[in-house]
This record gives sequence, C-alpha cells and structure tokens, in this order.
Amino acid sequence: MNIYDISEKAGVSIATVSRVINGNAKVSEKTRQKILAIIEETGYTPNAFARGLGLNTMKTIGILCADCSDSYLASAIYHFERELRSHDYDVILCCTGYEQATKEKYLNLLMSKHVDAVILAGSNFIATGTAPGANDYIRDAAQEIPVIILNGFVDLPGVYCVLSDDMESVYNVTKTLLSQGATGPLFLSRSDSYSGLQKKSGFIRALKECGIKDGEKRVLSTPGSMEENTALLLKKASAGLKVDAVICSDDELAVSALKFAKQMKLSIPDEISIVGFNNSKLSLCCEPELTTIDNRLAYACASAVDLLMKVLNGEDVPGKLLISSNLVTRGTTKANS
Amino acid sequence: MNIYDISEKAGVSIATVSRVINGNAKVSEKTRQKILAIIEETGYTPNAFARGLGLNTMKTIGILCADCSDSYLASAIYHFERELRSHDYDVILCCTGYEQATKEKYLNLLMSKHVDAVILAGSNFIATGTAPGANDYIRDAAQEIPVIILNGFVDLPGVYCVLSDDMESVYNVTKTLLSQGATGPLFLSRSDSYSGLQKKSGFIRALKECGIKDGEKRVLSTPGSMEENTALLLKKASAGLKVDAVICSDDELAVSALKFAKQMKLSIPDEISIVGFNNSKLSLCCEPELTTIDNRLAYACASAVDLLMKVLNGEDVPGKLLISSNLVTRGTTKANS
DNA sequence: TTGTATGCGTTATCAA
DNA sequence: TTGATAACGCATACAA
Repeated sequence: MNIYDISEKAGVSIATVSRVINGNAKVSEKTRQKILAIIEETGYTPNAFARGLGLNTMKTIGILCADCSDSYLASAIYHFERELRSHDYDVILCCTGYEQATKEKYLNLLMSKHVDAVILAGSNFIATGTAPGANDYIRDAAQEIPVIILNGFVDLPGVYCVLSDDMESVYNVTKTLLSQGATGPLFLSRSDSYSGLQKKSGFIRALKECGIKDGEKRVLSTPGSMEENTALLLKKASAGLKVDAVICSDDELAVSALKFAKQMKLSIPDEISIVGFNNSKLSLCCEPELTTIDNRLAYACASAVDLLMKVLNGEDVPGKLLISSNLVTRGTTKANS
Repeated sequence: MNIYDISEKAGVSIATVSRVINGNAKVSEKTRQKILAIIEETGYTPNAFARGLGLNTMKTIGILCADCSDSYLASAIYHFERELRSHDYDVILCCTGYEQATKEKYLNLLMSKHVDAVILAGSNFIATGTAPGANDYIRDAAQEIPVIILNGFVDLPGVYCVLSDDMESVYNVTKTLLSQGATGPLFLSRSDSYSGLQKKSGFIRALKECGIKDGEKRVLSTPGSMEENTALLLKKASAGLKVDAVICSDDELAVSALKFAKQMKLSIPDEISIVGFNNSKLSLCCEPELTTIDNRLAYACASAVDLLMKVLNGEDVPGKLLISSNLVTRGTTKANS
C-alpha cells in the first residue's frame, strides 16, 4: 500500500495525496476529505524511508548516554523521550559507556543515520582533562546538527548546554553546614567530569571563604562501590581525619557516608551531617532519610527539548542555560535555624 | 557525499562501490582497496534512508517500556541496547506509560517506522484482566514482525517470551521462611501484571502446602509510595494482623516493609523477615541490607536478543524461555540452617 | 570481475 | 487547485 494506490483509489495524482498528508499546500476540501477517508479506510501510512530520503530527516533525535541503567540518566532519558515524542520526534538511544573512543564512534554512528540532532546526556561527555582536542568530536558534530548537552558545558557554535548550577548549590550547602559549626567538612567526588569539578570548586570556595585554605585536601575521590567507599572513609578516619560534615556528588556516595557514620557510631545529624545529590529514590531508603540537592531534572530536560525545538526552528537561543537547584532537607542535616 | 561521488573518484561504477560496502559479491582486491581508501579518506557513510528504501529494513529494533526511569526497566533497556548494538542494530526507545490506549498507539507508531522487531520490556504489556481482546494489539503486531516480551507471556505466533520464573522463586523463598517458623507471612504486591500474578500465586501455593488455606487474605496490594505503603502496613498491624515474614514484589516495597518493622520496633530478622525482588541498588542502601531475589536480568536480556537474532535469521526458536532466579541472602532473613 | 539500468516511495518544482 | 516528473541514494538483476 503506497501513495500510488491511494491516488488511484481517489482518482487523483500522487502529488495531491502527498499534499493532503503533509497538510501544507492548498487542496480543495472535497478532495481532501475523499483522500482522508481512503487513507483511513486502508490504514495507509507513508513509508518513512522514502520520506526520509526526500527530506533528509526522519524526525529523530539521537540520545547518547554513558549508561542508561544509572538512575539519574535513566530519569533524564525518560523525560527527554516523553518531551520529544510530544513534538513528534523519535528517539534513538545509544549507551556509550565511559570510554572516549566509544563515545566518538557512536556519535559518528548516529550522525550517519541522519538524526536531526543529538543530546549528550550527562556531564561525562565533556573532557575536562588536558587531552588536547578531546572535545573535537563534539565540535565536529555541531557543525552538522544541533548538539544539546545536559549537565555539561563547552562553548562551541551549535552546542547548547542546559545544566544545573552545581557549583552554587554545593557552595550554598557547604556554607550552611559550616555556619552550623562544622569544622571537618569533606567532599566526596565520584569523578572529574564537568559537573564533578563544578561541585568540587563550589565546596572549595565555601571553605576558603570560611578561612579553610587547603580545601583540596578535604576532597576525597570515591569512584568505587558503596562498600569500597565506606571502607575508604573508615580508613581515613582511623588515620586521624576529622569528619563532621560530608557533601557528596551523588546519593549513593551519601549512603556510603551514612554507613561510615553508623559504623563509627556517630550520631546523625548531631555529630555528623551528610548531604547527597540528585534527590533519587536512594535518599528515601536509608535511615535517616538523606538531605539531598534536587537539581530539577525534569525541568532541565523539558527546557533542553524546548531549546532544541527552537534551534531546529531556526530561532536564536542561548548557548547556556543554568538552572538553580533546590536543597531538600531531611534527616541527615540539622534543621536550619 | 554519496555513492556516485565515491565511484567517480575511484573510476568505477556505483555497483562496484556498493559491492565493496556490502562485502558480499566478488570484487578484485585491488579495486576494493582503492575504494576502501577513498571511503576512509572522504569519511563517506551510506545514506541509511536510501538503503532502507531498497531493503525495507533499517536494522532498527523498537523497545517499548512503560517508564524507563524505573530502575529495573532502565537496566533492562541498558542491556538490550548494548546487546543489540553489538549486532549492529539501532534502538528506538519509546516510553508508553501505563495506559492501554497509549501502548497500542506507540506500538503502531513503531510499526509504521518499519522497525525490524519490537521488544516489550515489562510484564505490564500483557493484559491480565478480563478485558476481551486487550492483547490483540500484540497479536496484530506479531503478524508483521517478531515481538519479544520480557517478563510476560502470551501464547501467540510470532511472539517470543523471555521471563524469569517468578512463581517458582517466590514459592521457594516462602517455603523457606515458613520452614524457619514464620506464621504470619505476607505478600506485598505492586500490581496485577503478569509477573505480579505469578509471584502472588507462588506465595499462595507455598502457603497452601503448609496448611494455610486462605492465602489470598495474606496478599496485600501496595501500589502506592513508600510512605503510603509503610503506613498501610502499620494500620493493618494495629488492626491485629500478625506479620513476621514479608515477601515483596520489588525492593522498594521491601524497604517500606523495613521501615514498618523499624517503627514497630521488631528485631530483624529475628522477629520479622523481609525479602525483596530484583536485587536493585536499593537493597544495599538500607539497614540491614535486603535479602532479595535476583532474577538475572542481564542474562534474560542477552537471551532475548539472542532469540531475536535467530528469529530474524529464520531459525526456529521456542516461544517461551523461563529463567530461574537466585536468592541473594543478606541481613533481612535468617541464615538458612 | 565490472558496468548499466531499474525500482524503492516520497517530496518538491514547475507547468497547466 | 491540480498533475507530471525529476530528484533523493542505494541495491541488485542482468548484461557484458
């Protein structure tokens, strides 16, 4: 069943059928109704390939993420997909893992499928190290199609970044904990991704303002499993590190910190405060429930899609959109006086 | 940059270029190398639409899931995507939500995009109620392309189901808890999906075998939030329901049960045992850590993709694949003697 | 081993 | 308001 069959049944040319389907050009109401009726009756749907061939677009957005089983990224994808579909776009999903070469390979793969744009979900797509040209693959892609980045920032033409203000939110909560009397603050860092560095620098800035100079020394790299991270904290503590406030770059790390606190028999939040990140389900599963930073993921994803639609529509939009976060205070921090 | 450009540069016809790209027919090693070099140099990639037009396939699998932010489904999608990509298939993701009409709509949408097959991820795609014809949309789809169902079962031609043996695993763990002396077993059920019903019937069968006739009365429907479910349990307990063993259809429910136990000041696992389902991260975040049923999701997904590849290859495969689960014993149940 | 010619199902341009 | 026809880029049957 193709456009010729329909045109034949309707006694018109394929051009007219095409016009009705695409609804742009002028067609007499009478023939339109007739054609519509036949389409309905036959259940005809245009061949997406042929359409793509002509238009060189298939109304499809590629989403790359390192690992969609990560709860944060999974939520992001969920929001992206629903938003995009409401705009009649399909989503091709591509989980790249964390290796640079694979990221590049899959981005090129998606480009070759003629997606209309790509969304890089997660700050790990931005190289933060010194490797020269590590972000070239993004620049190259952006020369062909719009690139949206969630929670990462590079200043390149054709790249649009939507991110939460991680530096600010960590800065704020750190200041609060210090003002509540904490003298042994610690920051647990999952990785040196763009957002990881932002968080870290917010922490260090807050410390500096309160007269703690060597803030870097109070940043702990904790990329391992929950068990390993708890063990690391215990080791540090037994080596004499004082800890009475832990800010974490995700909720899982905060649970590690919680386990550490319990093993140390520290009372929470009197002797130790803990703050997580992402307001994930994990934050409700432990005891006490976690105070955590909610970075308004749903809002960010919706904004990103909105931005993208405008870009595809040729409108002028900002290259960077910064969204403030929201501290959700629960049982692992003292109530703010 | 298209196949004509390449053929011109190489001084051959487009047919020869096509042959080299597809690697099937005979081409002299010399011209092959020459063409390969030019392809490499120009970065040419064939237009997927044009290719799809001719072949009527785009090596793309549609995955439908109700909600990919659900941690279980997110993991499933992750495994599917990686497996499929290793077979050079793309994945179009589609989150349908839980409404029947939307599921049908999106399944048809994917069909119209000429996906080569669809995977229905999650048992909620199977209607278990009495609504006649509620699974017709699956039957119709399966007449056109292979349909794979994860964790659900319907006996229809062209439908291939991969599922964990939920009935058996719940039956087994319930028997164990009863043999350890439990007299107030409870099953917390999230929904009456196919797998939900399987789990429930495993529970009831175990009770029956131990002389507890009215097993249905010990099944609690707990579709709400963690907080609501905990509250429901507290209410039931204060109304006199005896509870000393709780088997849950997911880990989140188990956390609700854990919170209930703590509020009741019941010692775990001496006075109450709790078993979760899925071996998700949640099971490690609470205290004590959850005993939970691991249904080998990664294995199931890999098997499903393997099955699909065989189906697409015209091989004969079973319509149902049942995978046994694995009980992961942690702190919320007594060690088995 | 290679080349020629045709079809795949649309959209869009131009003419009527 | 309509119709005829040329792209779009590729795979492949058939010819050489």
